[in-house]
Amino acid sequence: MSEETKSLNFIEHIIEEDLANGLSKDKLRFRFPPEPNGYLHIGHTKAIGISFGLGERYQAPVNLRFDDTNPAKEEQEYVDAIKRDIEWLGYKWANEFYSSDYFHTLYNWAVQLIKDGKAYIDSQSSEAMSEQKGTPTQPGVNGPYRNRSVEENLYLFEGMKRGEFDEGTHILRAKIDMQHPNMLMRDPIMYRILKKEHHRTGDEWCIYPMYDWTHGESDYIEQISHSLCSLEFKPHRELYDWFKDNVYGYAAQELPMPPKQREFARLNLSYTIMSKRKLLKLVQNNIVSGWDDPRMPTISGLRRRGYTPNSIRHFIERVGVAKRENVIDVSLLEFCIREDLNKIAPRVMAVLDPVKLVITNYPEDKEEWLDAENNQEDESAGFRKVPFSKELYIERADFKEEASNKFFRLKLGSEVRLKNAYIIKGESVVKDNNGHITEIHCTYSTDTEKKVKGTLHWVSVKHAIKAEVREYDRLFIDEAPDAHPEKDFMEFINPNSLKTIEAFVEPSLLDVTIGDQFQFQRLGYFNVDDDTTSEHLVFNKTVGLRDSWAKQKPKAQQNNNENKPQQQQQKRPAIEVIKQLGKKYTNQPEAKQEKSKAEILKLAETVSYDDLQPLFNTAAKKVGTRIATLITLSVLLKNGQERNEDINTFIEKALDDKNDLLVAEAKIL
RNA sequence: UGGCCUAUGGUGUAACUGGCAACACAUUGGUUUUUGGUACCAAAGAGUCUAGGUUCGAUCCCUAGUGGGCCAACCA
Repeated sequence: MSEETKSLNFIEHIIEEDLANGLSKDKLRFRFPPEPNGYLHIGHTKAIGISFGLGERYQAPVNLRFDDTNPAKEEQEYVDAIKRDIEWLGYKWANEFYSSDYFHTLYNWAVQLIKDGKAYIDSQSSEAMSEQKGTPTQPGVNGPYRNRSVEENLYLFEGMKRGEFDEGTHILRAKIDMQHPNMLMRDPIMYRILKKEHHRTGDEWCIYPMYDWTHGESDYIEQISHSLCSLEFKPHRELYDWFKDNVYGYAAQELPMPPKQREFARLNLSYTIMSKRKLLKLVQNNIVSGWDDPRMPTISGLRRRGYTPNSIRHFIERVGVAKRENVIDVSLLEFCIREDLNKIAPRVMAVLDPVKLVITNYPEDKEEWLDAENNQEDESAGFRKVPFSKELYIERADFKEEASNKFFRLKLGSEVRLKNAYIIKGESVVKDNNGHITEIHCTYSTDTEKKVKGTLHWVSVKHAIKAEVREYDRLFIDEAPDAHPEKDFMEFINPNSLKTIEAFVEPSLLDVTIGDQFQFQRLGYFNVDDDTTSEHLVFNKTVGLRDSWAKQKPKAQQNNNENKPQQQQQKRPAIEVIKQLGKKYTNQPEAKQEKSKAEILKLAETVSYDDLQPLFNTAAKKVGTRIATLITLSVLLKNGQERNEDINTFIEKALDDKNDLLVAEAKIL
């Protein structure tokens, strides 16, 4: 198990430290706590990978706990989908739990808190309460019901539970501190009245506990050692701990271990969105065909698209775990799926954009069944037969009447190999009235030992089977569709994310089952879609092959999204940029220095003396920063800044320096 | 007019927790190849946001600044 010391992420460091400090290894216990209000997506796989991965690493149990405290949003359908997805990823949970299992315990503890004067019933409107709550920059004030007697609180809480009050009339709040700098600590709500049927408890309850109250205590009840969640819950930790500390006294005997919450940065993928709410909108507005549309970043979408559990797990490993905001490039995901499929997907031939190829010296009625290797990466995959005849389909893009010798494919007068078959030579073309090529004529030679530069895939016209191929592009045209405060993410939907193609495939594919995966040679990886019937084959393009030829040609279509870095630079104050340029200045070659200097001169125009003044104290050894300061100063002086004592001493000190560049700049002044 | 988190190549994560930065993806060359795929080799790319401090020495510790993120749902 323990190979060379693999580097640990910060969570593993924490666990190792806890272990070193005496936590027994058999006390380790984790959990994955989804709310059953939507489908799991690629972002969740990070959380799943972390907690279940830790479980595997330390051989500790991992609970699957559905955080089902809001009957208005949650459904059994989602529970089932979530379980299916986690299983599919290959993870095993120790226990399947529900927060709703703990409603009674939670209720009893809440009563205890009331008795201890740590919770009270508030009976105001939500507007009134939110007003008293203050803002992040302003403290809140106490509400009029804050000091109700224990008896009254108890009486009302019981009434709430019995259904004697309407929704919105009373709530239970923890009594903490309305002036607390953390808004979550300003008497957070613990229970609200919700007269809704719950997918598990039915109509047993009409009050439901809130997240903060439920989640932490559920961890505690399950004796979770490390409760891991994403960064936006960091401010909740203080409340998590408050509840935990206060409840601990009620149950320390049976439940000795208080859990520990730690937070990591969630996964973001470029050109996609991760919010369940927004994904739901795509489904509801029929932008996609459903939660499992192959364009969706949901696990079910990825599965249908042809992603394998293996590839996703590798992806999550490579993405790493840390606490800073991150955006993962989709190319990493694509790399992971190619890596996996390359090893396991059988190769076949399919033509997506056909043009007819006639082999003029091949007998009219002849047909041959040639051997084709199923997968050169896997010897055990064996061979199959593919039919060859006089008329074939090849890709339109594989032919040009004439082209430079960087074009390895078929052109008139030169030779190319047909994969698994013969060598052919382009002879002539047949065109329609519009000059559109309808047929390519060629001759073949049986000497297959010949060295030729290109190899084409093909399908025999007579034997070809029709198939529908669905080719997908990213769902959004913007790198971060939901990161624009002014614009709705729906504005960035890519209208061309789905392309449906009538393709021809080799006859061996007549006999496939849903989910089968193939490499269409030279094109990419494809799988058999759920929509496939015995008469109608449907393939999804999972991902294309890497294509270093395609990279060479399209220079025309790279236009729009090259403005991110510039924006960032604009946002930084000029003086900050100058400092940075200065720091590197002395390490740069002369030409680059010139450029830096020009940039500093430009930026200096917008710098005020007050911004610059602190830099006069720069340590003597930081020559670059002092040079940048001098350059900036020269601009200020030119623009009418008067010389003063600070300026003069700074210049004098520079004149005294050993560094020639610095002295030179100082002399100018 | 606040609090908390965060800052390492284009991207993501490391750096035995103080000894001059590694791995993966992406990029660019090359070798092999009946997939312009795969595999293999190589190159380029950051001196760790800025300033000050502690130290013989800081990516790592302290302070401040700057940038980014989060926090005012009877959501989770």
